[in-house]
Order: sequence, then C-alpha cells, then structure tokens
Amino acid sequence: MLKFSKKADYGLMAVQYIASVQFGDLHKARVVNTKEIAEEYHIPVELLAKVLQTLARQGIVESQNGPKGGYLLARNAREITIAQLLEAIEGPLGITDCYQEQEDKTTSCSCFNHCNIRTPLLKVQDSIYQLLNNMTVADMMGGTPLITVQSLSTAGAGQGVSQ
Amino acid sequence: MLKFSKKADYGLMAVQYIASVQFGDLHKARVVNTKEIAEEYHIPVELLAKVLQTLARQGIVESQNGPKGGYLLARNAREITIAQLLEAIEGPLGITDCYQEQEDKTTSCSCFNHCNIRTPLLKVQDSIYQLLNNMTVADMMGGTPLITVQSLSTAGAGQGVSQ
DNA sequence: CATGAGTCCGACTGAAATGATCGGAGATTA
DNA sequence: TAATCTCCGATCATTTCAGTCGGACTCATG
Repeated sequence: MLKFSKKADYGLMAVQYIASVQFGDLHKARVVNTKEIAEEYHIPVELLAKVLQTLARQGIVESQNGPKGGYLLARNAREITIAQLLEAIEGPLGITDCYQEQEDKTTSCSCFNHCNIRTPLLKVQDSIYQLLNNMTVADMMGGTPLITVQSLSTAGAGQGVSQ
Repeated sequence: MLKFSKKADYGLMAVQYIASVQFGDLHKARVVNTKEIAEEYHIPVELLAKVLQTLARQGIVESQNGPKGGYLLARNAREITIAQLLEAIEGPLGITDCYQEQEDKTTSCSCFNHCNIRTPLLKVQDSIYQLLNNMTVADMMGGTPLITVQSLSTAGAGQGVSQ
C-alpha cells in the first residue's frame, strides 16, 4: 500500500548516486554512466537506463553521449525535490482519482455530490505533497553516508564496495 | 503515483457512510447493507461486498447476517484511524520494499549496505503514517480535518503532526 | 416447524499496469 | 575514417488489480 514503484526507487538511487559523485568530492567529479550505477546497486541495467532517459527528457539530468559519456545532474542537488523526481518518473502524484479529474467530471466520479471522503483526502494529499516537496536530493545526501566505505583492513568479507 | 486503490476508496466511503448512519442521527440508527451503499455511490456491489468482508474479518466492522442484515461499525468512529482502515484492506502500508523485509534480508534488497535512500525514505514513510494515523473516521465526518504537517527539513526529527 | 427470501462469503476470470528486454541510431575517441 | 561505446525508442512477459460468479448461511414468515 502506497508503495513507490521500482522505477521510482531506481530513479531516486541513481540521482542520489550521481549527485554524490558530482558534488561529493570535487576532485573526482565526473560523468557516470548507467552501467556503473546498475552494478553498484544490483539493478537491471536496461530498466535503469529507461528511468534515466525519462529523467533526462524531463530536465532533471543531462545525458552525454558517446564513449566516456553518461549522466550528470541538470541543476544543483538542492534545487531538485523528491516530488519533482517522482512526478518526472511517474506523472502527477495524487492519492485520489478525482483529484486531477476536476476539470472533466464526466469520467468516473459520478458520485460527485455524494462523495464524502474527497475533501479530507485532498487535505491528506496536500500534506504528503508538501512533505515530498520540501525534501531535496541534497537532504538525502546529508542525512546518511552515501557509500559506506570501510577501511580495507577491517573487513575483507562480503561487501565489496568499489572495484 | 501514490494513488489509493479502488478498494481503499470504496472502504473509506463505505465506513464513512456506515458511521454517518450509525452515529449521525441517533433516531435513525440502523444497520446498512452492501446494496444500499453501492447504489448510493454507484460502485459495483460485489466488489464493495468483498471490501466489507475484509473489514469485518479485520475487526473494523461487524457483519449481521440474514434479512434486515448488514454492517455496523465495530467500535466508535473516533477509534478508527485511516491508517487502520488502509492496513486492514491492503496490508501494511510502506513506501519502500525493504521496509517490511528487514527480518529476511535475503529477498530482494541485495544492496543493503549501499542503499543510500533507505534512511531518508523511512523518515518520509513515518511522517505519512503518522498523518494517516492521526486522522479518524470521525474527523472525516466533521467536514474538514485539522491536520498540518511541518516539513522534514526544518525540524530534523520532524514528523510534526498536530491537530 | 418448514419454507423462502435475502444476506454474507470464498474462489474464479479478465484486464490494466508494471517490470524487464531487445535491436537500432547517434556521438566521440583513436 | 572506422570502430566502439553510449543513449534511445519500441516490444514482450509477468504480476497485481478490478470486477464477476455461484455457494453457504441466517433470519423472518406462513
């Protein structure tokens, strides 16, 4: 219930990763390609590519073609909100159906006059939107360490972070 | 994106209607059946019946069989939160997949150590849950609910839901 | 007490959306 | 100039969801 789609998850992860590479360490700032992100998070390459294509079309990231190509953020991480990201990937986010149907009432909500839950739900929807719109990609970076690079000596087992 | 399912909508409408009949006017208090609600809101009878069955199984409403039968609220409208309703219909509500998978990490989230968006998303999820958990069926009846949400970024530990 | 109408209940079928995939076009480097 | 690497659009399976059907039970009535 109320779950994000896989595409949304992938998009968030990818953008966050790109931001970390682009702004995290200025000396290593570079363009990252789809394959790198996919391997980092163990997600299917082509699906992630599709998500990034959408984000590029929507102006969230910019694509750079050819060898040594890849993606980079179109604007600063602090200017990209979670709501913008989600809307770019999945279209307008709304809890109820009749929300974006207010212009043409003919579609489905035939119980327009009787509908008792519309008003309170719109309030909830508004609150959620504000919640997502007040959180930026930069906020996601600041909260948690992006890539937990442990020192090489401590733990050799398991998680190979970087290759 | 983030839309409620039809079942959730129908469940909310039905419970709200039952509550209004049961508590709205004490003189007319009675048991309402599925058909009445379905006709009132122009929704398929059998699907609504299925939703109400689920709600009955979960202890939100009580069913009364036979002629003159129907449904009534199992407890006071002020004791039923929207979160309870949604969870009863659609299972535990969570934004991320790895939320309810924390016990068995083997399932899908193989990028557990790398996952950078988990922590911030859990915060968002928490805020949404509190939002839905602080709103009762009685609030929906009263007209407009009094719910305000502060942004996450301002308060850090955030989730300020007050009424 | 027997009957019958009306209700809730569980399992089944069809459809839409999602997840995942493939081959092609364009651009850059050597 | 040629080869390689990248992004890009269209296509195909899978899962979830919306909707439907017949059966079991209960209570009012004759």
